[in-house]
Amino acid sequence: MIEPRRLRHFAVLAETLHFGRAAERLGMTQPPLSQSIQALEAELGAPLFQRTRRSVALTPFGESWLPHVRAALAAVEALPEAARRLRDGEAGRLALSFIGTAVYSALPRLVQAYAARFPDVEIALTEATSDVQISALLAGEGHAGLIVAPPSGGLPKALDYLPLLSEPLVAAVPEAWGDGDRPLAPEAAIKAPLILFPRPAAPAFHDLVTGWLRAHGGEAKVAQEATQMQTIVSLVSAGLGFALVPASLRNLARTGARYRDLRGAAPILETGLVWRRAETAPTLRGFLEVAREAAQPSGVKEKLKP
Amino acid sequence: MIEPRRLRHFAVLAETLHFGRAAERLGMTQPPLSQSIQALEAELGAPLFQRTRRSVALTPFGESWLPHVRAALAAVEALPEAARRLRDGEAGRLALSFIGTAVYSALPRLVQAYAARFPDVEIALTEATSDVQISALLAGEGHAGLIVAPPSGGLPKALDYLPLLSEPLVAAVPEAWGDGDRPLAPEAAIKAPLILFPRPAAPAFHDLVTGWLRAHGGEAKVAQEATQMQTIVSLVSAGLGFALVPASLRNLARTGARYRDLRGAAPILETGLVWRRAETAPTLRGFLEVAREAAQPSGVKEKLKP
DNA sequence: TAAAAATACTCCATAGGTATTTTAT
DNA sequence: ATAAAATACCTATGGAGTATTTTTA
Repeated sequence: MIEPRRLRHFAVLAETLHFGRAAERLGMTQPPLSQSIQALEAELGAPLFQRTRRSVALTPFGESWLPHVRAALAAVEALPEAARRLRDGEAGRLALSFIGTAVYSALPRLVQAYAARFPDVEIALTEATSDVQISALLAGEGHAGLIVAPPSGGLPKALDYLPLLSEPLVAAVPEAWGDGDRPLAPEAAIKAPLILFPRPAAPAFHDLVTGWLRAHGGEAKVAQEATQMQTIVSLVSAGLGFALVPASLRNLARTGARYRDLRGAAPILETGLVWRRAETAPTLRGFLEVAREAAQPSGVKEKLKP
Repeated sequence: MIEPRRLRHFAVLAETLHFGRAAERLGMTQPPLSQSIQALEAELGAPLFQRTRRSVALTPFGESWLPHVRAALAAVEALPEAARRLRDGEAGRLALSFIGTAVYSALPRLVQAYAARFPDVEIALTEATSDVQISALLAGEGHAGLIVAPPSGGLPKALDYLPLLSEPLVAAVPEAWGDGDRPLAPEAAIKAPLILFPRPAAPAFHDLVTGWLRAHGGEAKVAQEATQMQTIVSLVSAGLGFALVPASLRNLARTGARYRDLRGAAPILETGLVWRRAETAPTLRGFLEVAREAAQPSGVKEKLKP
């Protein structure tokens, strides 16, 4: 293998075309440079320079090899800086999973803030339910995930958790119901047909909704199931029933559907970030920094922007 | 600068994930490999591998740096082979100039034969008159040129010459002349309007044509000048006059034009190759080999294929 | 004669070797 | 107890230095 030191000797001499000055630029003296070039020429089996005692010129062979050498040198010389950026999380890849309910709130917020500070990191996004994300993380897949708040102490020891955003649920009701934007009374909600995620697709969210209804003495009358927030709102606007959705869904306007606060104590949906406590990926460290800034308590109930 | 030896250590260890086996594959023993990796990690400021006494694994940082290292190593390792190919004329660039009359004979022949044997050499073609080519070569530009045979001893000492192809001139006459394909008598040619290159554009060829007419006691009646063989034949087919053209032009069929041998001794157009005797470009050496094979005397009057 | 590359030699930094220790399973 | 990496120490190759010679414009 040709040592890059040799290659630099060649590249610099090819620029200066003067052994003395090239040696100076290389921080060495002339004789070892002469020897180095000679050794290189011997190894390649052809002269790279034509020496005429008073001048040095590239041979056509040397001329044609030079761009190859420059490219290889550039690649090698770029390695330390590339390593530094990867080490400091300024470049690389971040694999982030998220629950569907985060699409209009925590996810865009976080991703925008992170991409702004680490523009050269490739972000790989995957939608999944909270428990699927947790299993994946335990299996060593992905770097972090946005999940519904786990029951306290309900997370495996290997994972760490950061609450990011708490938002009340609001009701999405068909416009045909009338009553304008007045808060929806629990008693009215109990009697109405409900549109909801199937429980396996989002157990924590499902339990949050049915728990609230039960707390007001009713049982969920599930008229329709759907696995996408957008679909649920569409079904509401079609008049098939009402739904309880995160307040951030107000950003998803749909003719025929209307968002109304819940009267009394609304259920709170907490979205947070999980990751392997022991994970050493540098991109994750940078992401956690951004996430901790985004998780300021003051921001908990602030108006959300998509 | 990081030595590529180190990089190879890293790359191989990243594959085997076992210091002992990696050292073996690298033709060294385990301890210096350990030290080498440690030195690399110290230089980068972060661990590349996670050692757990019973197993070695890449850290996320190491994992993300690896492709960069592989690319740089590949570039460096490809250099000797690239040099060999450039040195042996198997790759690189060949700058070839040619006269217009070679377009249907010597040029395609040579270029095809050369490209077949040296498919990775980029051929740069430039059309120019013989004297322009000679000046360019003397100025160090280009590698070789196809020119009209120079008067014997008429070439500068610095240049070398190889006759490639001798072909008789034939007459291109308007179909309207009748007389079918019968040879054209000099006496008839003398009286007819002639279409010819302007002398500055092709002095040697011009003199060949006018010399032949003069040898038969006539002077050229130039009805029209044109600088492209194709244009000349077009003008012939338009009935503006006749032209004397290299026999290889028979390959350029044009309705309204007809090619007829010349009666008696036809002027012979010799096309040959010039190059700087001292030129060391490896691609030229390969090209000259091919040219010498293509210049077999047996081929002088053989039927030409475009 | 002078400028510049080549040659001759000397030295030392470091890559790699051998021997041994440490550590986790 | 054993496999595997780390540590300690030694050796020698070769890259770079100094001094000098060669060469040609």
